[in-house]
Amino acid sequence: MPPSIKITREDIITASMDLVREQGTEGLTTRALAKKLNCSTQPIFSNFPNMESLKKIVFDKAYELYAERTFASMQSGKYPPYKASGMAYIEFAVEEPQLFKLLYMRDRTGKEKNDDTAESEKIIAVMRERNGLSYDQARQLHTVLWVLVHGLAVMYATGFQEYKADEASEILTDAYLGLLGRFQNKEGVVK
Amino acid sequence: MPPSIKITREDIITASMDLVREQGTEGLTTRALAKKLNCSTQPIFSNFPNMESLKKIVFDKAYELYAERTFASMQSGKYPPYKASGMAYIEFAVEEPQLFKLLYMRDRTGKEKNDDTAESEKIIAVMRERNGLSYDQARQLHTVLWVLVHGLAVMYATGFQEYKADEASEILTDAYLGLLGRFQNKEGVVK
DNA sequence: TCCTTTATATAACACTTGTTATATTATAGA
DNA sequence: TCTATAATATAACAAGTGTTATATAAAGGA
Repeated sequence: MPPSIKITREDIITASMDLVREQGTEGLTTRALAKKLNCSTQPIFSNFPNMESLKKIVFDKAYELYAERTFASMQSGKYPPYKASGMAYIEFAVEEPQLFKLLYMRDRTGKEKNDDTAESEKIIAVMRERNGLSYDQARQLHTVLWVLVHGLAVMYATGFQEYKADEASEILTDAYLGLLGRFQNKEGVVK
Repeated sequence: MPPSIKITREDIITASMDLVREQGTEGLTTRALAKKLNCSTQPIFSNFPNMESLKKIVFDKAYELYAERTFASMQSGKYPPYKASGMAYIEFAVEEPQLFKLLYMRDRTGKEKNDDTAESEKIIAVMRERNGLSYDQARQLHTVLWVLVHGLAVMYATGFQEYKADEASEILTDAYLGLLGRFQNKEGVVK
């Protein structure tokens, strides 16, 4: 019989997540991981074929975490559902900046573009109906808000701006209502 | 007398810029640089004390390039000056994605935050006067537009969205006019 | 008690990085 | 023509990476 297991697969994944949180993807190395686990590098390679596969798992775990947060935010009732999803994105960037970078600031040239067109179409449809907008107007509204959310999230994740809970919310509201007004009342402001 | 100089300081800087453009900051290594210059790694170290100092110069050069583009864009008259600066930022992200990442997607936690508060105040003042806004309204308008510009730029630089010249311009215009309408006509759209 | 099994540790490998010590070698002045 | 100079080239170093070969050792069954 072999000695009992000291380092589990889950231990390694947990330590990897912590390491990425603390130092970013770059910090996830065999030696650093072993040090955090108080063991040699060997258990890593008996649990995973190579570092790349472990990194993929960390990536998936990060996305899972983000999805959970979004779900929780939409359930909480703190914001209306659409806004809740945007705020969850922003708060994820604030509280898990390294995981946010991993998921949403990576290079995607030549990769899949918008994976959530179906989801977008649903949102656009709801917007149209609720506010009496044309398809293009609703799509534009959705795009602007999504760009704002993404822009804010990146700013916070990189420390370019300091996060203030109300600021983000207010920006989104102002933009939403402003655009809505513009679309619903074409002759509003000409200048 | 020594042999004549084959590799100049400028050669090295130029090759470094090309390397960063092609492969990002990570790609700027001694060997890769030597290969591009068709020489050994030695000329690098007789022109620069170490790689870090060369990287600093590349960083400054990238900013210089960005500043030139902004200036040119504002001179061109293609857009009004304020919008021109935003579009220049976006176009820089599109055409020099790696340089954009170096300048504006790096980590700034614990670093200087907004270096251009003076510039911002000037813009806000002009906005107030021209559109009859309160200070807070003008600041908010400026913030929203800046976040939009940054968000779009990051999306294009990472390949998250494909750049369409009109799209960015339209988004900015809609947001600008929408917010302006909201601020100038408080009771515009309530719901 | 001993033996088989295998989780872990140790040590080494091949490779990449920045940097430096040493060797070449081209050039103009003597 | 020879020589001092310094710009390059070659080669090596130390440190860090992923990965693997070998050694150690713990734990239950024989």
